[in-house]
Amino acid sequence: MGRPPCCDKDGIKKGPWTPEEDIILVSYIQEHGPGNWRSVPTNTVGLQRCSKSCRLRWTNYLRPGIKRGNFTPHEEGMIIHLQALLGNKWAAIASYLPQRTDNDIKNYWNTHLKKKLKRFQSAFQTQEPQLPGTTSTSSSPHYKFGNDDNVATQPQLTSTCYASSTENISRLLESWMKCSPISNPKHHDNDDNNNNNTSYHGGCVGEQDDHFETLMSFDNLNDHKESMVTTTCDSVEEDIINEGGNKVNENIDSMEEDDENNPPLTFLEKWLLDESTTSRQVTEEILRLPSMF
DNA sequence: AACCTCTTCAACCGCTCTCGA
DNA sequence: CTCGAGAGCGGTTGAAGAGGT
Repeated sequence: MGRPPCCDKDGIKKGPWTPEEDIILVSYIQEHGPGNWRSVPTNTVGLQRCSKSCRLRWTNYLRPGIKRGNFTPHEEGMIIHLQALLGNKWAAIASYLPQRTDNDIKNYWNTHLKKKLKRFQSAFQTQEPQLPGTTSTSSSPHYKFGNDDNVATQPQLTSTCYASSTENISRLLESWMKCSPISNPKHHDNDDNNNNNTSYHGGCVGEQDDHFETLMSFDNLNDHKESMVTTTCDSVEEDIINEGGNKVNENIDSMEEDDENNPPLTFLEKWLLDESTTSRQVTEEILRLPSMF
């Protein structure tokens, strides 16, 4: 039924990765570096995966510096705002949250934020009378919503637990990161910063694995993380405007500006995190948003 | 306890983009 | 300029677990 799979060959394994496969892949990348994915299946023994699967596994799960689960309020705000600005350009959005993968952000958006925003929109539309000089369409935030009708449940933040062999993988990664400068996947172009700081954060495999977290932590990480996470929306918007709406994944330095200008997102974040906020506050704050929203 | 429904997210798929020959 | 291979992206799927009846 449907389209033939890209790797529909005998001997090509699909489905969830095992810890053993992870170790093989990490070992290979430790030796050769990420990239040239085509050669990964042929040059590894016991890894019966297609190149795409290997790349995906690495970029979304095994790559050092990935933070999983427990999105912070700032991260949520960033995602919401960037999604409103960029649409479903998950890779572009992920470039502003280097610790998060595009897949993770996409999933989080689809399972949590979209529902939250829909509740937000409902509250906004049902409780707030029209303000003078506005229309319902012009005053509403231009967030896009899916057709989800089941929005009653409160989202839960869960961290993904992982199979047993993460310590082995972490050791491999640890030694690799100690010996070689990282070359990260291309779509996180701003990781040039990371290369300088060697600032990666662990936690790739869930909260339970404190050992992994410890192994993968580096001193400068938190500074870098803070600078990314507290990036103001204004600076992001400037990027987008300056670059004519093209993918905006460069110039991280410019993102380290102050966040004291009371960006328009602040209130939305507040509302999303504290749904007891009154709809009037929501309305007033949304109306102050720049026209491009 | 058993069954059903819903939610989550890792992984897959096909399309598009990029780049070298 | 054209073509092909490889890489990247965004949409979608489905297994597994949680929660409800």
